[in-house]
Amino acid sequence: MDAAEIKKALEAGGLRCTPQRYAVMAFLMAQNSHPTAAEIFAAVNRVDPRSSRATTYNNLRDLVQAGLVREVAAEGRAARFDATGMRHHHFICDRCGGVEDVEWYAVPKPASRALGKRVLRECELIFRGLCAKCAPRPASR
Amino acid sequence: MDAAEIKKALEAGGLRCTPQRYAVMAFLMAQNSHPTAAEIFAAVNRVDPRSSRATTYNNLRDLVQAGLVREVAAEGRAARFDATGMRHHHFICDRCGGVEDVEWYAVPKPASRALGKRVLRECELIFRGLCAKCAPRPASR
DNA sequence: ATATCATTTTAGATATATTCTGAGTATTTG
DNA sequence: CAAATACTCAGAATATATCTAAAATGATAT
Repeated sequence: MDAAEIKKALEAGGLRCTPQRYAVMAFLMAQNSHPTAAEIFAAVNRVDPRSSRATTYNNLRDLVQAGLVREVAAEGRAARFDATGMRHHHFICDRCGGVEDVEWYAVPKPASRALGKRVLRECELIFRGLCAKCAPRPASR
Repeated sequence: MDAAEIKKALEAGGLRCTPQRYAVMAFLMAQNSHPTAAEIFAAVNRVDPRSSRATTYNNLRDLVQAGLVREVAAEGRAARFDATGMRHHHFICDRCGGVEDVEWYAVPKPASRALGKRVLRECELIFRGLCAKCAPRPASR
């Protein structure tokens, strides 16, 4: 996705393409990790120090609402984000807490009985265990 | 699980069965929702006001480490907990943020190629959408 | 282009969640 | 019992996220 496409995607979501918003989106798309809001804030301001914390949070919220960004379900304290687009599951390391992507594959849906009146939008797998870095050594944190 | 079993489970995890720790564990087991640390703190102190916040957090950490309690991966601000034991998946409401259980069913594991050197311990599904309460009305938050 | 209006940004204050500190208490061990 | 260890406590400190009110920006209609 290039600049023009980002702009279109933003506007399709009913959002103006402001420099601050664009910067957040572009950073997330360039990233294959899952930055926290604080990291995004820092990264955006490193390039062109022009976004306040509130704006970063506002834009993240707006982008999530517009479906362009996903808030990753990780139980650590700080929320983590990634640009939607490529679907993937998530692997969370028991030891270091790192979040990594796992190649997407389809997952069977639950019995409609189990869902009841709920309306299902998407489902995602969370794997837990030890990441490649933490796996070999059984050691301390 | 009755009192004696809780005591055993705690000790098997290398933890003493203190009144505060027991209270946290017993409360979580009696619960089929997913309380936040603040709710657990309040509940424990409602019965017998004897646990400080720090102790509640410490005990939750210890219980998670011992594998008796699970920290639910929900992206809201406050961490949520449940007693392990019955396996289940989780449904998170887009609108109200509520976390509900979905009946457990086995999920296919990823290709070992996709996992690489990682060591898999467990995997869990996260469903997103609208809960029964939020589903009918398309309205505001 | 000028007025108007909604959207967005900002700095800092505030709210919320979690962890830390250092001292005290209980429990186990030798 | 004495000593070591585990645990708890209240409150302070930190981390994370949201709110506020004013100013800036961009869009739309004259």
